[in-house]
Amino acid sequence: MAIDETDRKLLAELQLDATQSYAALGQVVGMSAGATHERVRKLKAAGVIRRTAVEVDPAAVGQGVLAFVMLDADAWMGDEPTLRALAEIPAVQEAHIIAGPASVLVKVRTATTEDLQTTLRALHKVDGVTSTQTIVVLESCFERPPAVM
Amino acid sequence: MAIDETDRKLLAELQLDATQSYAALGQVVGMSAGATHERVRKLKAAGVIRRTAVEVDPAAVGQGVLAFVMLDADAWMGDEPTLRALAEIPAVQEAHIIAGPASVLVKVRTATTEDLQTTLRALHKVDGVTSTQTIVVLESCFERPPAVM
DNA sequence: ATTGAAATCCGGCTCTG
DNA sequence: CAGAGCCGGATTTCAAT
Repeated sequence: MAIDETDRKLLAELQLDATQSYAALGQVVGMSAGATHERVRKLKAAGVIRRTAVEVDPAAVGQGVLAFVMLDADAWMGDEPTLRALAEIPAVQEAHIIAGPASVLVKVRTATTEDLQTTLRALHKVDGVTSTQTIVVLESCFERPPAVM
Repeated sequence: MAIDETDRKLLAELQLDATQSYAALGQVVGMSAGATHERVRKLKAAGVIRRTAVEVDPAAVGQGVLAFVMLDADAWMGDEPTLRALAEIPAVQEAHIIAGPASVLVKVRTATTEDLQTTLRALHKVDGVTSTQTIVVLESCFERPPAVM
């Protein structure tokens, strides 16, 4: 889909606050509410907007500990069963196949460091994983939406 | 704030789809639309729900390249000026102070690997940064909302 | 339950290819 | 001439109290 400057502005606004009315959104880009609605509808239909969701404070829901774990493997980990095994660990929020020394990088959130340990044990049990290297986050300085270019 | 089982269900639903009506949400937790509305209002007021935003496909807006960069520093990087310098680099989406060999871990999204290189150059120029170690993501297997516990 | 606002739908207009 | 995009109003649904 072709994204123009108006779409970018809409996306930037909607990443900050998706609750505002189409009339207010229209103000920002200088269009009517109806036309704005149509733009956003198309962005959703095209998959540019994947979904609209609330952003929850992790600490408030028992996820105060954040860590990144690099997984080394003795085989290719990009296959379905392996990824499903990772997805079945609830603490695992993201999984990325990476270039470089390790094979997979996962982002993990838990309530306590003890739960983190439990998660690491679970990661070790995943087929193909030979070792893990954990980076514990002391403080998240900021997490923000992608700058729409 | 105290979060009960009903709140958790609401949060889980709203993380998947924040566009549904309070009537539909109420169905899930077995409550009236009005009562559901009140619950969600309190969750927002308490900061458990930080905001509601659209989730944009990074590749669709010229952010197809994802990398994690670990920054080594010769001084403490947790100060305001340093963090502001990081925040001013648009490609930097997240910054975390970490335990372990490096000081800071940043998540970076760019359109091309060439832009990634530009970003790395910018990171090197940040005060206190002595070296960087980059992990390029070949494929993101999944990125999902935190499992509300 | 009631009020007010906002999303959604529709017909007509304009500009462009 | 055909198509797409935008506007403005009418309708209905939903949020808010």
